[in-house]
Amino acid sequence: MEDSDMTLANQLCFSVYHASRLFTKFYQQALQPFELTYPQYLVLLALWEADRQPLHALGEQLDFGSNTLTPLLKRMENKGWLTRQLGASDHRQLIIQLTEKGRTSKTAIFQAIRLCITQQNIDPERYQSTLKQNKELITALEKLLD
Amino acid sequence: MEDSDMTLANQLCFSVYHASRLFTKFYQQALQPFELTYPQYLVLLALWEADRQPLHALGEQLDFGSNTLTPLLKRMENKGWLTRQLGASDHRQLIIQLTEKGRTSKTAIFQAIRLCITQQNIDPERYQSTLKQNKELITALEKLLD
DNA sequence: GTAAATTAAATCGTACGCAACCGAATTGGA
DNA sequence: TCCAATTCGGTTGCGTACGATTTAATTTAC
Repeated sequence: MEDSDMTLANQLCFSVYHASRLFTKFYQQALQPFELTYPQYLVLLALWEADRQPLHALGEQLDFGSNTLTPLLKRMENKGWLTRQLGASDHRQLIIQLTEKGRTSKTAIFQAIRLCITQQNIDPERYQSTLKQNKELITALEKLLD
Repeated sequence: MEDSDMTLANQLCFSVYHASRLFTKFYQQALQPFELTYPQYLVLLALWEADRQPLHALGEQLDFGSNTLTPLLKRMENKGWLTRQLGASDHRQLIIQLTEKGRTSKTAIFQAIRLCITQQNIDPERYQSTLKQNKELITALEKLLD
C-alpha cells in the first residue's frame, strides 16, 4: 500500500472503529429505557444464550478480562440484572446468573431494539455479507496478534 | 423483524465491536515504540493529510468532541507531536499543528506498521471490499441516529 | 502432606468516549 | 450599537478497555 493511500478515510481500522462507535451510540439510545449500557447488553446476550457461567467463561466469549468484567458485573448486580455467587466446588470461581428480571426482560429489550431498527429498512443480505467479512477480518487480526 | 434477524443484528454489532478492539490492540502493539496510542495515531493520520487545523475541524474528521480531543491533544503536545495555538483571527479556535517530529516521523511509523502487517499476506481486494461494506454500514447507522 | 506452580478474581493506573455543563469569544439582527 | 444566540474549547463525571500486579484458592509435584 502506497503512502498516498494512507488517508484516514481509506483506513479500514478507522472505518471499523467508526462503525463500532456508531453501534455503541445506537444501542445506548435504544437501551436507555432499561438503564443498560452497550457492553452490559452484550453480557446479557451471552447469558441469555448460556446462563450460570463463571466469570472467566463469560470473559472468553466477550474477550474481556476480569479487570473489565468485575466492575461491569457489579454494576449489573446492583441494578438487579444478575447475581454473583462463589462457586460451590471451586471457591475461586464466581458464578454469574441472571435474575428473574434479567431473564424476563429479554423480550422487552429485543422489542425496543427492533423498534429502533425497523424504522429504517436494512437489507438482511447486506447484513450477512458484512458480518461474514468482519468475521474474516477478526480471524486475520487474531493471526496478527498471536 | 424476526428474532432470527435480531440474532443477526446482535452478531453483527458484536463482530464489529470485536474487530475494532482487535485493531486497537494490534496498533497499540505496532505503535508502542513511538509511545503513541491508537486514537493518537488517528490524529496524526488526519494531520498528515491536512496540517494546521482548528480543533473542531479535526473533531469532525474523527467524529470526536472537544471533551475527547482536548486531553488527548494535550498529551500529544507534551510528547512533542504537535502544538496548540490560539487562532489569530478567532481567539476561540485552537490551531493544531504538527511539530518537526510529528511531520518527519510519518515514514518511520508507516514503516513500523507495514512491518507488522506484511508478515501476514492480506488480500488488497478483500481489504477494499471490507472497507466499502463498512462505509455502507456507517451510512446505515448514521441514518439510525439522525 | 506440604511447598511450589497454577488459576481465578479483584485491584490499580492510564487512556479513551461521551453526555452534560460552563465560560469566553464572536456574530447577527433589531 | 447592543444584546441575544451561536460557536468554540475546556471541565467534570461515569463507564468501559486493558496491561500489570495482587490476593486467594486449588492443583501438582515431590
